Parts: sequence; C-alpha cells; structure tokens
Amino acid sequence: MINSLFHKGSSFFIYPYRIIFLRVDELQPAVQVLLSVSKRRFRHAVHRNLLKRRMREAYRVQKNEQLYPALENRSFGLLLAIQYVGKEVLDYAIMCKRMADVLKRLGEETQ
RNA sequence: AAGCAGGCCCGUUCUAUCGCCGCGGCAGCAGCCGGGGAGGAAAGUCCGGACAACACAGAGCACCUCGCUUCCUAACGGGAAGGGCCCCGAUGCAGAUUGGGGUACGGAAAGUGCCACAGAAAACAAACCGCUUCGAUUCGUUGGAGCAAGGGUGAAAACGUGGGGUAAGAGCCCACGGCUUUGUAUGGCAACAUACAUCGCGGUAAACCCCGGGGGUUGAAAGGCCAAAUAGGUUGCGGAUUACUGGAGCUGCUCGCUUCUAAUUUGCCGGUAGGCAAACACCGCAACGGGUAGGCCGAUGGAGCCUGCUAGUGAUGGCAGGCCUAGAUAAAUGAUAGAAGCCCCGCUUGCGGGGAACAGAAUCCGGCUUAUAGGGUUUGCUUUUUU
RNA sequence: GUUCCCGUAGUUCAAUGGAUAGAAUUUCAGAUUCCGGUUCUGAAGAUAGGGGUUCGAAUCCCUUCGGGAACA
Repeated sequence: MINSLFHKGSSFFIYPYRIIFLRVDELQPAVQVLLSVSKRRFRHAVHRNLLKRRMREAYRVQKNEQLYPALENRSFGLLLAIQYVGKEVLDYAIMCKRMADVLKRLGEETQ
C-alpha cells in the first residue's frame, strides 16, 4: 500500500505540508494516513516527535468537519501521506489552519 | 555586599475538557469506572556488571587492558581518604608555614632503540676556540704528549657551589646541597616521612620492553515457545537395516587411480558367466538452497525509592518503618482554556506585552564524558564598608 | 539496538615523532597569440574541534564532532 501510494499517488503543496494521496476502491477503513517528518531537516528527536504529534492532533480535530463529508457514500477510500517540509517548528495555530486548507483541498480533489 | 574559583541541589506547579498508550475492576468483545504515563542527562556508547546462549581437564605462550597507597563496591579505567610531585596565592629577610588547584604517579640501577638542525661530543668513540708541557722555528708559526676547567652550540652538555690538589686539570679528594639504590632504626595498616651508613648521577617507557594485577567468546537483532508459509528439496555424516559400502596399495593431506571382497532392484549389451549405467525407503544432526517478516515470554519488584536512627574523617554500610513509581514494538506523553509563582520590557506603580534552557525512555543497573536559560545553597580567596 | 572503520589544499592521493606539511588537478595573475586553447612562469589554498605526553605532534594518548559499513 505504501509503495503504490508513493509510486502512483498525486501530490500538492500547502506550506508547510506536502500531501500525497491515492484513491483506492473499497478501502477499509475508508481513510488511512501516514505522517512523516524528515530526519534531514530536524536533527533532534524532540522536534520530530513534537511536529508529528501536532500534525496528528490538527488532523484529528478537523477530519470530521472538513474531510469525511466529501467521502460519504463513495465507493472508494483514500490513502494519505502528509510530510512536513517546513524548515523550522511552527506554532500549532498556524499548523492547524493550514491543515484545514489541506483537508478542504482534498475534498475538492476527490470530487 | 560585590567579584572569581570549586562542590551539591532544583530545573515550573495545579485544575478542567478533548485525544493517545499500558494496568486493575465490572469474570469475554465493546463500553463504563478507577488509577498511572520521559530525564538529569533518557544523549554519546567510553568503561564495569546483571541476564542469556555457546565453549571450558590443568598450566603456559601470544594478544588486549590497567598501574602511588589504603579503603568503598556486585564490579570498574569509577569514587573516598591519604602520600609524592608540579603550579598559583598569603605570611616571612630566609629556612619554612599555610590555603587553593592540577596530577596516566610501577621500573631508565635488566636489555635494546631514539635524541632532527646546530655542536668537538647527544653518552661508544671523540676536541673547534682553548689550557699545560716538550721540541722545531725563517719569530709569522708549527709538530708530539697530556687535560676537559672556561668560551661557543643546543630543548637538554657528563650533578651544583666553594675549597684542596695539579705542569695544567677533572667527584680525583673534602665540606655543604640536590636527586637516587640498598640496609638499619623510629613513626605510620601502607604509600611515605625523618635520621644514620652506603652505592650512583643526561632525557625518553602516551618508544620497544621488564615487573605486577585483570580478561573465555558473543550480545536482547542474546535466547525460548507458538502460529503461518515453503519444496516430504540437494549434499554430507551417524543410527537402524539384507542393503546407502568395507579392506589394502600409490600419497604429507584431499581428490583420484589400481586391486580384493560382499550385495538389492531396474535398464542396456551379451547365448551364459559376466560387464556397464542408474536408483535405494525411515530416523537424527550439520551445511547449502528456498520460505515467513506475525504473536507471546524475555520485559520492568529492582545492587529499587522515601523517611528516621546508627557506624565511619569520607566514599559507603547496617537496622527499622513506609511506598510501587512508564513499559511502547515503527513505537503512547499532544492540543486548548484558566489560575499561581519566576525572569525581561514599557509606563499610568499595578496594569499591558513577551519569555522559560539542554533535550524524548526501548532489557535493566553502577559510573564516566558531553549539552544545559535561570535559580538556590555551601566552601575558599580578593576588594570595600560597619562593629 | 549492537559492533567496527575513516576524517590532510575545492578534488584525488603522499608524508620514520624533526626546518616553512609534498605532488597532480582546480582557481587567480602574468607571458606567448589578432582572439581562444595548448605551453611556460608565479601566487593562493589544508592536517575535523579541544586537551594532554614530548625539546618538538598530521603521526602517540584522551575526549567531542562529522561521515561510512556490517549484523535478525
């Protein structure tokens, strides 16, 4: 699944994120997400852990309003990879706002 | 009070809501309830152990490692106390006394090597300028013998200073002093110190080496169990067996060749005897090849933490009482809001704004090293003020 | 997680503990040419950081940093 996501998926940027997604028929559960922060950009494990936790929180809080309505009653599911490509650790407020943009864009892409 | 240096400690706290990961209960799942959830370095992986698998008669060699003494400890290359040496400060004319810091600190008197350049010479030999003496002399010098004090070179020059001695000199002799070997006495558990006698005098062992102590190897991807999957595969050895060969020779060994003997099935050649080729089930172990990439145990109650008493100068030990304090497996500790405390800035002097280091457990402990905003405490020194 | 190896000019490599760390290439300047190339001459440029041993350290020792490799 991960291989096919990275080889066949399409991608777009919304700073500080890079998103790769792939439509897959009859996926269970319907949306599966992979979060990643590059070791090359953030040398210390503290910062990588913090960013991944904040990304997960931002996704968790907003997925029900922004993403799931677009996928209701569809025959396909979604594989997602969200990579953090920013150069420094941003505040949660900004990360949360951008994640909302990401989810909206994903909803449009799947129409 | 300020500054500097060293040691030790803390390194935000509380509440609520939404999530995440373990644990316990309601005897299953789900759900609900209760309770827990990163550090002093979790880091580097530099040492030492526990634990595990394999190996192991005893001793020695080789290799690695440590190195003042005594003690602490499960152990250590760690720590405590003490000794020697070096550096800095204070007092003092000085000898010395005292305070602080550092110290890989066994042996150079077992042996070997090395000490660039310069210099006569870097420890064997030896002498550039010199010093003394005996000759020669064209009075400018020159040859032989002796010496190593002085000059010069160097990071380092044959122990330093003074005297005796001598043709001139030299630890050649003497006095004092420095370092050092051995012995005796005294003090100390000891390292060592002091005194006397005695032997000796370049450095280097983070050069080889010698002496003494220690070290079996590999690391949780150790190791054990279950499930799933693949090929009931190939080769070798052993067992069992009628049977998967055995004996002898060539050879240092293996392969191979020759010869003797025993033997099952099938195929081919052959009239037969016989010859050639192929195959041979089962069990165990090892290697090769192939497959799987899941779960459980190991794995979190321990050289454990807190408090008090106690032994000790101290590291640390003993006793009593109390406590349970992360356990994931691609990996949980995040977000929001409020309150309190700390720091900085601004001025309206009690309000507003901002900030909080280094950094994230992965089998577990004891150390070391490195990173660390800020705060507290303590010891020593210096300066100033007061009594 | 465990274990091991390496670090020298911009690059590729040298250097018994001993003058100012050497060579090729690269870069720059000059000469040659009408111009460029080639060639010639000259210059610049380095021991990963810190500490120790030593008269003297790229080399020996300790420590930190960075890079790489192997292992179910």
